[in-house]
Amino acid sequence: MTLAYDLEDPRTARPAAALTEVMDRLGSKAAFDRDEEIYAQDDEVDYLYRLVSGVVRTTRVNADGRRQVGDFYYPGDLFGLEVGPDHQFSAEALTACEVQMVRRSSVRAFAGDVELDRAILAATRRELQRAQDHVLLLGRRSAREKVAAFLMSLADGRDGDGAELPMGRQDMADYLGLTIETVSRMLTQLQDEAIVAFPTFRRFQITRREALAALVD
Amino acid sequence: MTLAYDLEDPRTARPAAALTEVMDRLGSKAAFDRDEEIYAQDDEVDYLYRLVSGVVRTTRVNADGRRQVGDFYYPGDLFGLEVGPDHQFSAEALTACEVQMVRRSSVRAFAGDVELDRAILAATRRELQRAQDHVLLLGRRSAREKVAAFLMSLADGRDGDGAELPMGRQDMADYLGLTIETVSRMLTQLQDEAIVAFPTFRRFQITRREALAALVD
DNA sequence: CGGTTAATTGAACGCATTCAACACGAGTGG
DNA sequence: CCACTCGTGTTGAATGCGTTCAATTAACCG
Repeated sequence: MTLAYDLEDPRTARPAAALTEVMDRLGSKAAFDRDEEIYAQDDEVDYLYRLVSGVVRTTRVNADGRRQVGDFYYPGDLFGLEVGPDHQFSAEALTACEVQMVRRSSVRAFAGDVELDRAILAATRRELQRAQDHVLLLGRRSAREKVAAFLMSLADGRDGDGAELPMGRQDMADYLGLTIETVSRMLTQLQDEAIVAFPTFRRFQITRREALAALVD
Repeated sequence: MTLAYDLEDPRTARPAAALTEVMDRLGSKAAFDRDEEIYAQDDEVDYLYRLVSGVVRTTRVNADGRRQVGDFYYPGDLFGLEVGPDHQFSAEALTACEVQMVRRSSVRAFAGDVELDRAILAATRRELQRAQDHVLLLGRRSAREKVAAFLMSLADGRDGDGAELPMGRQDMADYLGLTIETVSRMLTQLQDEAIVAFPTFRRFQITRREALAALVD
């Protein structure tokens, strides 16, 4: 018998079947339009969400309007797994998307179900991994390195060197702690050096992977 | 019956008794001198650690020598709870300290123990909260705001407005993604404005809490 | 096609960094 | 007790990176 907490690699793991099943059985599916809010910052934490299709971003806006993007979520990802009674971040549909959601109180009825507890833990660990990676991305890195690392993370896991860029420049900027202009400048810089190519605003191809990798750590 | 994952507030919670007990029973206590390494970056994740006395910092150093401090841990905190097979960060004794440690494989023998699983989850959630707060601290904040927020976090939870500063300026800088000079300048700036006072390098007092709070979100 | 939003580019500014010198404090030995 | 030293922290001046503000261009959608 083993515990999930020291076996799975949370960077690649998907929600365990046990949790997916409970969510499908006790929850409901909802659709959100582009830019629609799924939950708000300071809302009570009440639901668990699994993204079925589309892309979601979590953001936090502070008093003077500065915005921090927490993370981006893709189909299969669990989100809304926040700690504490209220949401620190809000979640918004970046594209039109479908979300499977279930009240936590419903899941709680299955407390003690080992499989289920394990799945929740695994998802929490995945979230922790993301947050730690994000800390490393934000601290003591140049704008060039931040943008390079961001592109790299979008591209790896893909088969070729081409990848979709589902978010706009503003979202990239707010994720990386930069301005939209700086992001744009770094992108053109990387393009000029023939490290990446942008056929359109929302799609890119890595042309010199070693050069890009050299900028990431 | 309730699950830990939506009840405890991880900002204040301590390790559950069940886990503390298992660690004490199956683990051993070790002492570390100031600046001694407890585990290294890229080491296999093998143990769970509970800090008994002293202060610990986790750090990651990348190829070109830039250092990021992950977090600081105080007595009662669990650490080494990292995700994935290898440590992303190393842990070092910031002051001389005592650590209770236990092999994960020993803890694993108790898999299915609901209390224990709950304790591990609670600790992971606490860690997630810290990492998310750290992301918010690093993104789109001025040096002044970062330093203010850091002092604030050290001071709150304390009774009065005085607090210890167990880490040196370099550690603060590497935690905040700043240089040591900038940290120093911000500290003297806050002192000049009579917002905080430093009787010694390692101890400070908040003299105008509202002014400091205004800088933190 | 216009009309609108998103992205890029340019120029000037400012904040944090860099490099360097100096001050302070703790510990040591004369 | 003072002089010396070493580590740590502060301060100063100059540089540079990212920001800000403004204008231009490109994509998208009717």
